Amino acid sequence: MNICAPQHSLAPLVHRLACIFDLSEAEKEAALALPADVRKIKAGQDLVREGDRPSRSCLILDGFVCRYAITGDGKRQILAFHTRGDIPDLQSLHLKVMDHSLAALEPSTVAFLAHEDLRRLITQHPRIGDAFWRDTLIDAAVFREWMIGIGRRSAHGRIAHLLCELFVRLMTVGMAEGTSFRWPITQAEVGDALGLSNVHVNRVLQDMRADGLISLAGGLLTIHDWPRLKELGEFNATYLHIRHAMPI
Amino acid sequence: MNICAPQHSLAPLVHRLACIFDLSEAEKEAALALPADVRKIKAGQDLVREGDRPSRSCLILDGFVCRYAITGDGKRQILAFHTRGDIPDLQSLHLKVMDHSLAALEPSTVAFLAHEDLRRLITQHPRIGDAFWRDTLIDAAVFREWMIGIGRRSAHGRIAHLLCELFVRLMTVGMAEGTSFRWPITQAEVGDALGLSNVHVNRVLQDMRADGLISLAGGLLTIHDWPRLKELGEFNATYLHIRHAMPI
DNA sequence: CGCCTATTTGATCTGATTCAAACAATGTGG
DNA sequence: CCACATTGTTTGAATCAGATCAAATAGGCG
Repeated sequence: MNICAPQHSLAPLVHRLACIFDLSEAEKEAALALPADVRKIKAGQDLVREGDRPSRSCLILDGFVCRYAITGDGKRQILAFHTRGDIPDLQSLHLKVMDHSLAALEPSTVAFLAHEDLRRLITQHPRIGDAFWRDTLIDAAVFREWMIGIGRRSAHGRIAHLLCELFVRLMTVGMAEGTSFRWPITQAEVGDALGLSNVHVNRVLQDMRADGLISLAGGLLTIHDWPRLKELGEFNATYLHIRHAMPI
Repeated sequence: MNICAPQHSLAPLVHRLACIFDLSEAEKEAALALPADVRKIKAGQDLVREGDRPSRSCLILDGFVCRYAITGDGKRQILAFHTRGDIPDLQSLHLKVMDHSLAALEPSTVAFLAHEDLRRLITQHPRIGDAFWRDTLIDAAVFREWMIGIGRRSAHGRIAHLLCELFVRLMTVGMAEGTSFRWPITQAEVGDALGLSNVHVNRVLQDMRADGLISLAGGLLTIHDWPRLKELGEFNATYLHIRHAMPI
């Protein structure tokens, strides 16, 4: 039984997996046939919370979500941004207790996939299991890259790197138009992601605009000078482990 | 064919997996029977380098190793510390190109496990595959926790957290005696791991000694006030996802 | 012993934070 | 369709945690 409305197929999942793993047609069909409970999520709403023991994982069909943790003194660290095709809490399939939370940054569409069904799919199609494993490994690679940024790069470098990463990832899922993409992330959220204050994020973004690197207005971000932005952020897409060469 | 010398059984691997996953006796035996090429590694030597496409992974039998990356301007970011029972580059089973390097921090003993053999083991014993997957997910959870530290905690908090984490992890593999454990990590390495300068690490460690939290001399670190150190580092071991409750 | 590496100390500097307040945009209900 | 509330952005000034630079000790080891 697939309770997913027809206009909300799991195509984004298959598209994402195909970006990182070579799936057969039979495997793609099996993935598409996963039962899914599709829901609209309001901005700011938590999908999963630290301490939860979820019995299903969230596939993002549309929108933006983030994973975050709150420190003892109430500061928020955003751990990752996710969008179409991502399953940010796929890990809960093997780690029972959530060690961080998941929230929507804007109104989003999410398909909930029961662990039970995912396990059955993996058993019947071990290569889909490999693809999922690979996906979680790439997730970890992104964490490592952010660690390098937060630990060793300047504020300008960190922000440039984040912009580059999001651009490449959004492009692979068809959410970029040319070098522009929707930007529903506030400056405070960028700060919480990169270990910076919102004030400083603001100043750096203004520098970048003044330098002609980017423009950002009305929720749309445009990259005007990709080579220079890439250099500033020391961005190299290898760690995203995308199978096909980027057109940029 | 097991070319591993008898005194170097793969017991640390089974012990580690048993810490995080419930394995049957048959599965444990199968893991122990993995062919392994055991080598002594000199301090400072790289085991794997960024850009490599390894055909085997490294199981640490004894010693300390770290994963690290070098930024464009030559700074080093240490991404993780690993010791007995860890397979720091298990990910290379599914991610062909290494996006960071792996080096020994002190003379270490390492068993190289061919991907081919690992894959065969996983196919024959899918639950061992699940255990490995779980291990890589915990690896990612550790990265996330470090991100929180680097992004949002003070230098004192970060260092306290690192000490707590290493203590718990070393304890689970029998490398701690009471609240003491061997500490072959230089202050510069701590700095590279936590995004701090060696000078500042030194000052913080001195504060901690003066406060009676720890002592550190002759490569031995002793925790004198676990509750206070834990509080200072906001340490909560949940993210390590260890199956059995800690005796502390 | 002498070399090399690690730790320690002091002085100075700076990127980024914090605090505070103005300003712009966006949405909501009457 | 406007008034108001809310949330996000921008600006300025003061401050600070931690970096950097430089040089002195202290270990460890062949």
